[in-house]
Amino acid sequence: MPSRYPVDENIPLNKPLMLLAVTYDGKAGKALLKLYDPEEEKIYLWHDNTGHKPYFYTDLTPDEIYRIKGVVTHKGFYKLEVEEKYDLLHNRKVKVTKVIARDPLSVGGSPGCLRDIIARSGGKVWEAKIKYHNCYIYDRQLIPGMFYIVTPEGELKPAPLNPKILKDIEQLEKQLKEHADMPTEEKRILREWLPLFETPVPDIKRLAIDIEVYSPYPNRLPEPHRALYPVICVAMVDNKGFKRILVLKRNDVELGNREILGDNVEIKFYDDEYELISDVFKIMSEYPVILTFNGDNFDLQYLYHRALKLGFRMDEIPLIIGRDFISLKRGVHIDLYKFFSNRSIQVYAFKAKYRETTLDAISKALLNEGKIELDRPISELPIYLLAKYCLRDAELTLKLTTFNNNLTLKLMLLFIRISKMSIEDLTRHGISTWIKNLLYYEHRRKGYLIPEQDELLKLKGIVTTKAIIKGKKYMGAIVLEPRKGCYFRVYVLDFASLYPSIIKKWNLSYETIRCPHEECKSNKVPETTHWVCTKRRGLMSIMTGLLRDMRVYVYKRKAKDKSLPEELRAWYDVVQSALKVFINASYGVFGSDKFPLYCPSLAESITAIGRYAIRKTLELAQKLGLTVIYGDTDSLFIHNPDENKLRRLIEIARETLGIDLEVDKVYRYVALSRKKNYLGVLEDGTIDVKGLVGKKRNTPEFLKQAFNKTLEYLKGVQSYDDFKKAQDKIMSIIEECYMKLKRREYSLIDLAFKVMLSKPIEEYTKHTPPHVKAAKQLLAYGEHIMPGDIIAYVKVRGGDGVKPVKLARIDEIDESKYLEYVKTTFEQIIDALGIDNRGIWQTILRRVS
DNA sequence: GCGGACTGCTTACCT
DNA sequence: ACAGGTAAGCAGTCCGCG
Repeated sequence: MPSRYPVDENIPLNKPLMLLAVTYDGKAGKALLKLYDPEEEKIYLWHDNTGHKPYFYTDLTPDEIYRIKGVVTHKGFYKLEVEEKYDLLHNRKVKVTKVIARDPLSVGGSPGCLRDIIARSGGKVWEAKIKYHNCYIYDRQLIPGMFYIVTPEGELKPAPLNPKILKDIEQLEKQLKEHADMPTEEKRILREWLPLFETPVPDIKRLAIDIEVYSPYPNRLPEPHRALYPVICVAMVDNKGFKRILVLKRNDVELGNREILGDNVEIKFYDDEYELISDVFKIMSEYPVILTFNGDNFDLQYLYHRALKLGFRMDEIPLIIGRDFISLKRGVHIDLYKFFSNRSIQVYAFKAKYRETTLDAISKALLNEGKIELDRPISELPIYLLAKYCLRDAELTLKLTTFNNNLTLKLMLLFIRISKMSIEDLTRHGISTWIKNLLYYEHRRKGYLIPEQDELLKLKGIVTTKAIIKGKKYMGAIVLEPRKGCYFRVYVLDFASLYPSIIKKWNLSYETIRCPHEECKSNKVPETTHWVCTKRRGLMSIMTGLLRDMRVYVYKRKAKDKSLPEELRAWYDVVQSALKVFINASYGVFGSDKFPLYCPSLAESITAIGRYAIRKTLELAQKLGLTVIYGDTDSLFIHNPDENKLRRLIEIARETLGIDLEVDKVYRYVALSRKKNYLGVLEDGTIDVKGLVGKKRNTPEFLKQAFNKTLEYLKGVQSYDDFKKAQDKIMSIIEECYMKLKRREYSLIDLAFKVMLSKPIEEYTKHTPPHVKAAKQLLAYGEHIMPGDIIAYVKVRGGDGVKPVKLARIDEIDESKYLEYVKTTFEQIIDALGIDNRGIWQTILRRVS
């Protein structure tokens, strides 16, 4: 059968090849695997040869289905099979009919598809919305990111593990079993998972691409679907030292200076755009992995449509336009914009170091290097400057995957191994899709029917608590009212990954919460009417528990184990942070109505048990005579504790709750002001600032600097007496701020508030906050404004009261507004330090005037 | 018409 | 397309006062 993919007839046999992607080849009607050969640094394409076909399940019997008009005669109908599955929601075996189709669209997605016909005839339908290529991964139990071989008989098999890794795994199993007497099921999963974390990731050969397009309108981005204007520059950079820039010759701009490019760069000029793009395609085709920044929506999209416009035949274009993204016929395409926009990646993998998901912002935060700044539109740049600009973008794109010893690449590979997703899917979806996939894979392996959301919700949708925040679905965590003031020698106790521990300890999973057994109903979740199954281990409980245990007992330790070579330690640190991403989301997804296994009673139970755990511990602490001064969700701040009592508390909490309570840190002193706002200084002088205005990213720079200055003084405070001295210093800092404001000594940039626009301007219908007012002014001025942009504005007298920095003058500044701001910022600190508040402001005002 | 009390929206943060 | 809880600033509304 023909295929649009250049499928390989001669795959090297018995050679370990890493599975990177699985897709569906519609023309051939088969699953297609993309296998990477690290030796030759190329991808081999392999077609399924097992005859696997798309399908779904229904509760109708074959006889009933035969009687429905249009099923057997459907052009995509293949055959029926009766299968026994296990229904987790009702805890029983069920006989279902597997409706097998010839192609995925006949299962679902096309008008008049089999799924719709059967559902309309009153049949229940399961697993009909799973993408076929994922279905193939589950059924073959493939693990993307792992190595496979093709045998001389043409079979695809997991490559044997290297003996050294096998030995390490044995050792690890022993180590883990010491911490938990492990049931067989856990042992099995463990044996399967450990290789994922012990198999090294090759430095996959990859090419980053960036293109520039001519545009007659300086402020308008060329539309990729129309591709009206020529591609004027393409930069390509790989991780083996190759750098090339392809430039279209133009007479309307100057050439500029060749030297700015450096020597190790090849630059090639073209008279003809067709030739240029043809060469781009030629080079691209040689790479197993193509990297772009926003290539799905711009670069590759534009190249594709432009090529068609210039008369390329389809078979001359190495790209494949999918519904949601652009792929390659041979290689895989990773759009880093999508990956770095993933909230879990941003927050847990990169500790929220970048805020805007632009190439410039991410690179500056992670690589310490930004885009080249331009003083005029792309189309007017001198050729060599254009080339340099384009090259820098491609270089940054590549570096985002190579920095820190290929950190990003390694993370991606670990993620696809854990989630069992194709790398092209994984990098384009959020954590809920990853966890969904991981769970579906496990269901299929065990022969569990994957429940439909509506049935799950009918059985487990009950909530019994009321959220504190209006519009939320159930109650969350407790925050204890802090005792305002300053405390020396404060121990912070915290439950190590509280929610995942609860999921593990309480056997929580969508099928075990409110299970069908009468006998389990007495096993109540505190504060709710829910109960938990006592007869069956919960799937999510097993998986989350294992992921957590592996992270805590194995990989966090290995990451710090000085007896291991540094490179290995670094690898284990990547492993533990990859695990963290999954563990951290294991509770939240069940509270999200977009998650296919959305389970409110489960999510609610987790937070309820969390509240129960912290309350019990608080009571216990008080009984022991410990002074708790603050606590949030999973932590208790204890002032000047007796070490024995502390040890006792930890012991009893562990025994009665079964959750690890530990000393997270010890502060030399803590200054508490209000909930989620405090300042703590560790013994070594490190300062922790939480939630205070001086730390927020939207506060003007002048205030942040003044704030940081006070921190410097606070670092040195050792005793109550030191506070007196610090107090004077702080007052002088505030005074200085006031004076400088009055004398207009700050620049507009120093005074700017920088606030993110979270949605399109038109959607701010209920209120017009200051940053939106400023954004509207920019819009009127002709600027491009998009969601995600950060608007820098200052407060001015008259008009809207705000102006974008770009349009404001220093003499318009409304300094009284800024004085207010200085006051509230410092009030938080002053409050916490227990200094008399009113007195201070009076003194300062007197001195300033 | 004005200003204070209040509510609700918005952003950025904490766990 | 993970969750809920909190602070702070400000926009908008309501109501009483005069």
